[in-house]
Order: sequence, then structure tokens, then C-alpha cells
Amino acid sequence: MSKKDQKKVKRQPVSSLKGMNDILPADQPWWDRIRKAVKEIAGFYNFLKIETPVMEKLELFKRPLGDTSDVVEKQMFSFKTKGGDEVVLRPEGTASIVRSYIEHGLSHLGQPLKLWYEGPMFRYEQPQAGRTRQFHQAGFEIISSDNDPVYDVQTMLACYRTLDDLKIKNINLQINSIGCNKCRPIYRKNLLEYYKNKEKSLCGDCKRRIHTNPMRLLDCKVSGCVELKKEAPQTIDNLCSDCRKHFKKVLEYLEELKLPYMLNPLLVRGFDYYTKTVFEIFAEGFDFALGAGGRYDYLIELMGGRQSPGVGGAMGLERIIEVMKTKEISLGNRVRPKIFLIHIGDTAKKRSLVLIEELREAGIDVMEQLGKDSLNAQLRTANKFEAPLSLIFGQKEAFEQSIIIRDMKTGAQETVPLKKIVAAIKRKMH
RNA sequence: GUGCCCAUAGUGUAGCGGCAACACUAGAGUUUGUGGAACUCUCAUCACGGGUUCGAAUCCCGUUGGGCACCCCA
Repeated sequence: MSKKDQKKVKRQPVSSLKGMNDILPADQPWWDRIRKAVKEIAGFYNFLKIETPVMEKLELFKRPLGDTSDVVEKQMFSFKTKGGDEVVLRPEGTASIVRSYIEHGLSHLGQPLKLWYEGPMFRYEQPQAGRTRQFHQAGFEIISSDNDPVYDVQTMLACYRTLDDLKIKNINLQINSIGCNKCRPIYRKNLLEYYKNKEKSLCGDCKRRIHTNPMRLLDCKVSGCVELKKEAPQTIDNLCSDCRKHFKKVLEYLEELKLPYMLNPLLVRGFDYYTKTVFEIFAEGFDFALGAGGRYDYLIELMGGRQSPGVGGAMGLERIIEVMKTKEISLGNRVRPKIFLIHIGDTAKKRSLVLIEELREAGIDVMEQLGKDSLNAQLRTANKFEAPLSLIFGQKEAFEQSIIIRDMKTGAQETVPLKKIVAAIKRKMH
């Protein structure tokens, strides 16, 4: 192929997959900041870190999340491997953790078992504000057979404190209780009873949902349905005595901690595994939840483990960053300046390679531009990165076993013997 | 999955059927041993493919990607 022809064949540049974004260097400080916050909060409240694979068997999510849930119905990133296994990129974190808990008998680590995680999740949906196909969540899980409502609060607290630590103000914590296996069927019946002769006035989606997943009717935003749900029976009025007691305790503990919360009787969650307490956390002025979670009393059993309740919550990291950016929350951590090593000539360049290693061992942060031979260019770079000191190492210095230290602010220069360079730098830096 | 809008240099924009422009960034240079200022130069055939036209960045169609909303969700 001639050169001319090659130029003609222009290819579509390869782009990233829809809804899957690069996290570029410019954004890394935000990610560092968030991960640091999560890690510190998790550490303080004694959560242990766990990492699970991003890929799991399809069946892991199918039952726990619910066959009729949207995530399972249409948002699974699933495919067949060469070996014929049906696999998915995980759409959320809890199921994997419970799988790992059962598989490795993690109950032996003690009760309550507190775990935290952070990593990418995948859902096949249309990207839009606060939503991508690959996104990141950090979450907390507490698994303990004693079913204490204090764990519900501790999970919420961990999420809350993380946002707090990131200086996100006006956090709005919404909570509700959706009951257990005893009271939920009764509630469901009441709900269906209420909607029985109102089905005609419902929107299309709700007409379908009433048969598949009636509790989602409470989530609908179509005006007609909104009207109807005002009079609809509420989950909290239909709780059994156990659930009511549990929820009462949760609220008591929240009040003790002075965590502001809002009771939202219409709050239901998308996954089937939730029982009793559910919650969502919002930041003022944003439609999407920054975090959400709830209790899952039967999940572990359902997945083949020994009966043990748990509670968890997860936060969307991209969403948190979005909020931090629009609220102009500053990161506050400036990179500390490094000194800059400038070389002139081949001999000095070669010696610089070693000199940098010597400085590293002495604990001195040094930057270089060994690929550029022009003194001007190197000084310009040193200036751009605001190096407080530059070391100028040229032909003459290499020969004399010395080096020039230049104060970049004043321009004052001093030639010192190479052997004393570390001491000289340390003196000048203080 | 559905609907609407969008796509010009690394970034932000102009050009609206007739020579692709500007700002910032980046790189090279203006005494091949001294930076910050100034100046000079360099970097896009306009996402990709096709069509209409003498002529397309510009009009049309498709694809890909982006944005927003619905759905749903962190």
C-alpha cells in the first residue's frame, strides 16, 4: 500500500464503550480524596476491607435481586464465556459479599462481621446525569445473627459520615421500613385491595407492576398515580410487632446520634432482598441518591448459607464527585513541590541517572527531564512545576564532582561538592 | 428499550454551500551553560461511512460516541 493510500484509509478511532469512562489524571485527586474518606471512616468504625471479582455467575444476582427487578430484567451486563458459563459483570456489591461470606465461612471472623468494599459496578442502561454503565460504589455491610437494629443505624452512620467528611452539606437521609416475610404479604394484600378498582386510572407501567411487583407502585411519578398513592396503605402502618419494634429502635438510635432523617413512607427499594429498614441519602439540589441501602434478613439463607440477617449501604462515587464539583468543594491537598535536576551534556546525563537514585535513597523528592537536552527547556519545566530548588549538573560540574544549587525564587546559586549535595539540599529546604 | 438535542486541534469556541479561524494548553525556537515576560514557528482535511452538489465542516441518510428526559437506579 502506498503512502498516499494509507492516508486515504481513515479509520474510525476506537472509542471507549458507551457509558464507560476513563478517569483521567485531572480527576484523580477527587478519587483519591473520596477513597481516603471511605477508608478512614471504615477504619474508624472497624469495618474490614473485602474485594470480590467484578465478574460473577448470573445466578448469583437473579434470585436475590428479584426476577422482576429492572436490574435483572434488562440491566444485566451478561454474556457467555468460551466455556459456556453464563456470567455477569456485577451490578451491585452485596450479593458478591454474601457469596464470599458463605463460601469462606466468614462468620468465623466474629460477630458482628463488618465489611467494606469499593470498586466498579456495571449496569446496562442509557447513560445520563449521575448514571454510567460502569460506575463505582463504596459500601458497608454488617452481618450478624443477633439482628440488632443498631447495625442498621451504624450502616447509615458510616455512609453519612463519609459524605460529612467530604464536606457535603445538607445531607438528606430518608428512611422507611418495608416489613418482613410475616407482615409484607399482608401489606401487599392490603395494597392490592386498595388498587383493585383503581387499576384503570393507573399509568401503563403501573398496570404491569401491579401484577409483578406491586410495591413499586409507590415509586411512580406519573401524576395520576401520585394522587392515588396518597391514600394508599403505607408499609409502616402494616408492620408486625417485631418489625415495628425494630424500626422504633432504629429511629431512637438515629435521634440519639442527632442524625437528621426524614421518614418517607413511599420509599421502597428496587431489590427483592431488602426487609425492614431501607434508606436513601440525597444531597440538596440533586435528584439522584448518593447512597442507599437496607436490611436483608433472608438473603444469606436464600443464597444457601446459614440463616443470618445483615444490613448494608452503598454510595455512588461518581455521584459524590459530581456533587463535590458543583458545590465547589475544594480538595485542599496540594502536591508538595519537588526539586528539579537539570543536566547538560552526555556525561552529566549519564551520571544523573545514578544521582537521582542516590537522592531517592536520601528521601529527597526530585524531578527530572532527562529526555530533553536544552537547558532552557529544563529550566522552563522546573519553573512550571514550581520547583523551589534546581540542581544544575553540567559538563564542568561532572568533571569537578560538584553541582550547582539554584534557588528558583531568588536566582541565587551555589556550587557544592557532589558528596555534600544531600546535606546542602536539606539545609536549603528549611 | 423509547423520545429530543449534539459532534470542528488536548480544551473552549468561530465558520452555516466557495482557501478551516481564534484563545488557552502543549512542543520547537529567538547566544547549543540559566527559567518566569515578549516574539516566531509547529500541531485539526471538521467523529466515521455513504449520498446530494461543479464544489460539503456546512444539506440529507446511516453508524459510533456524547448530553438530557422517560424507565430504573448508586
